[in-house]
Amino acid sequence: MKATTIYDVAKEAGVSIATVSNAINGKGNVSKKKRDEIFKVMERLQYQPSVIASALMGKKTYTLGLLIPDVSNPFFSEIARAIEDLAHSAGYSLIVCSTDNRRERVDKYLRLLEQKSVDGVLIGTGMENGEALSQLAEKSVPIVMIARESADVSAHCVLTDDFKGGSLAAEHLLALGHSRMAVLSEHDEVSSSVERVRGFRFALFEAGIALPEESIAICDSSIKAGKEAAAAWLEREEGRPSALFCCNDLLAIGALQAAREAGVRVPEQLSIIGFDDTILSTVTHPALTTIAQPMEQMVKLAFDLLVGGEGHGDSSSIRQRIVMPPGLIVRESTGPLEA
Amino acid sequence: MKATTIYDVAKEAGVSIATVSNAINGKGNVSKKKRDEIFKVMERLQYQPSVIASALMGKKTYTLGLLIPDVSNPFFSEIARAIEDLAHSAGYSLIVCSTDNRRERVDKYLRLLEQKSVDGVLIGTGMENGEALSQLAEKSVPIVMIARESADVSAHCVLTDDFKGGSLAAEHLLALGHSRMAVLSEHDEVSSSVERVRGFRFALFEAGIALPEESIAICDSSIKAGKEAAAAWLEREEGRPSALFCCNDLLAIGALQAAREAGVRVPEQLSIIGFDDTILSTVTHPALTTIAQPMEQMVKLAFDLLVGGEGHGDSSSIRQRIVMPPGLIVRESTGPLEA
DNA sequence: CTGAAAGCGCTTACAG
DNA sequence: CTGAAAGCGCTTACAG
Repeated sequence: MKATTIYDVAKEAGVSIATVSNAINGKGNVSKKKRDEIFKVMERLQYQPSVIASALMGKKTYTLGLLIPDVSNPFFSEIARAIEDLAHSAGYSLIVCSTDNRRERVDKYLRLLEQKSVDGVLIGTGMENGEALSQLAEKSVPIVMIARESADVSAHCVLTDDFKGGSLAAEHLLALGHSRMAVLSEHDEVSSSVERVRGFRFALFEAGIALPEESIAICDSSIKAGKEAAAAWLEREEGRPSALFCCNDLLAIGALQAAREAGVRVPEQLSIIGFDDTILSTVTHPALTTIAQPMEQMVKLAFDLLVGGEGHGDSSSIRQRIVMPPGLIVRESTGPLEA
Repeated sequence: MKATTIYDVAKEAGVSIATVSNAINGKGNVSKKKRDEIFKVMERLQYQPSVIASALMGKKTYTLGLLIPDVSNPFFSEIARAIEDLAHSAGYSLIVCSTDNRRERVDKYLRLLEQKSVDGVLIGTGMENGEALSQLAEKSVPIVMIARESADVSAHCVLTDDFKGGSLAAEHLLALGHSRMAVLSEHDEVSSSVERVRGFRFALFEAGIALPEESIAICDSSIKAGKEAAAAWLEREEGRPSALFCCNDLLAIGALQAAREAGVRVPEQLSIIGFDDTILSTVTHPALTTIAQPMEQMVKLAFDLLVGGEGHGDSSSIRQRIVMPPGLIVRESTGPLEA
């Protein structure tokens, strides 16, 4: 069955398609009588205006793109859900794009989104410095970075103060008496991870403790990778760290598992602190001490910047960089250094 | 900067737009020489054909919709990721829609997807019996149900044998010597949950054990709900169950937490079994025994039915109902009944 | 207050 | 092998 078009409605209602269009969009004064008649016909015919056709006339597509490393990673799926809800209430749909932080995927997705004329794209993935992004920006597609920083493109960004988050973690561990620490980090294209480590390191430095390069393990962002990296440290006879800072909860959970397998008690013999405060951190035993990002607020701000900002016309408005404070969530995986 | 169109390319290459279109789509023999020239120009101008315009001419939009209860629920985010990957390799993008199993959300999303002329929709959510669905089906938008059953609409469906999954759980518990059991179920609009409970019950019945209605708690699908429902049972002085079957991992985790707070040891004093085998079940301590759905395969089948099936023309092809076998994953949360 | 007409960026017969 | 023209379903000035 072919979809009913504006022509069918016009014919049934005995008016021109222009009048139907005006009635729908509340433009150019249609008499109440005709309007009611038109709406009745639309109802009867189950008429749904084609977004495709109106988009072609320069109207919006009411579709947004979201680039994240991986929807199946709880941190990002929580972000996706929050964005989806805002988008939905504003009448938009969300195309979700998992990039695995890989350049080719980022570029391919960005081009797809461009071809589909999305009204804007939210970027929460690393590897953002491809040419596809600049190309998008040139065509004045609104772009907002979320939880990530963009070096090259002049897009708004909303992010957590990752440096501060790292410091928070360090201060917590320091206060518990730890001094031999190690960190599980993500790869250095992930700007947020880099900042977290920098912040952690700086706080240690201020406390007079050096964190040598070899105490920082670079891992993929997965439980498995965290487990392997942590296991390597726990096997050591001497110089075994008493506390581990993990750049995200996945890594921290891996460390937790490594500790259990190695027979190392957490937090008595080893403190572990994560980052992101995902649902995972509430579910482990011991529950994970972690650094929380103010997710809801970040998402709200990013969304408003993306969609509300369209009113400004082109991208001439000043670039904003909004930094939100992280928070320490103390649970059970950290404790005082044993005597 | 305005986007470059097919006209710009045609002018630059000194040909008509029809020839450019033919070159791009590999139709109607364009001479190699012109084709090369055209591609060179497209490259130089960074030309990206508009999906919008070609969709209006009756071509595909290369966009698919996915309805699930909640992307931030690990089971569904894992499904979303698997589908996204298949879609992506086939050149499609995925609009993710979290419905919370609420009728209004389902209907609103379905209408949105219809207006956007998606090429198909995958439905993994309950409440599928709204009129918006039938309306979609009437307009011959391909629909495939995944991990859910549809009573009314004649869409293909790919699902786990939930009845069998419930039986598997029961048999496992029975084998361990349990006889006082209780279940945490989802609401009865969720067809998969209903089947799981039926299967569980039937296996008990075959073993000569009755499962009274009052041993089945109906919960929202969340850790919190599971925790509360489980706590209610654990508080009892007498008739406390020695084993709990939970219709999904979230509920099982809630039960785990309730047990810990009540000082009930798992699995020594209480066995708990979940469903779905999400990442969460690997992360708890004790790790969760659970029933796994063959997710990758289900997703693959559903996707092929949705997209591959388009070749058949209209929806005349016979309705398929593919049922996949679940599997028992024994971990640490179940054990023999204490003497 | 209402309608005829042009146009958005493509694709598709149909001539040549 | 190539191009002129019609048309997809809308919106938007512009007349009346």
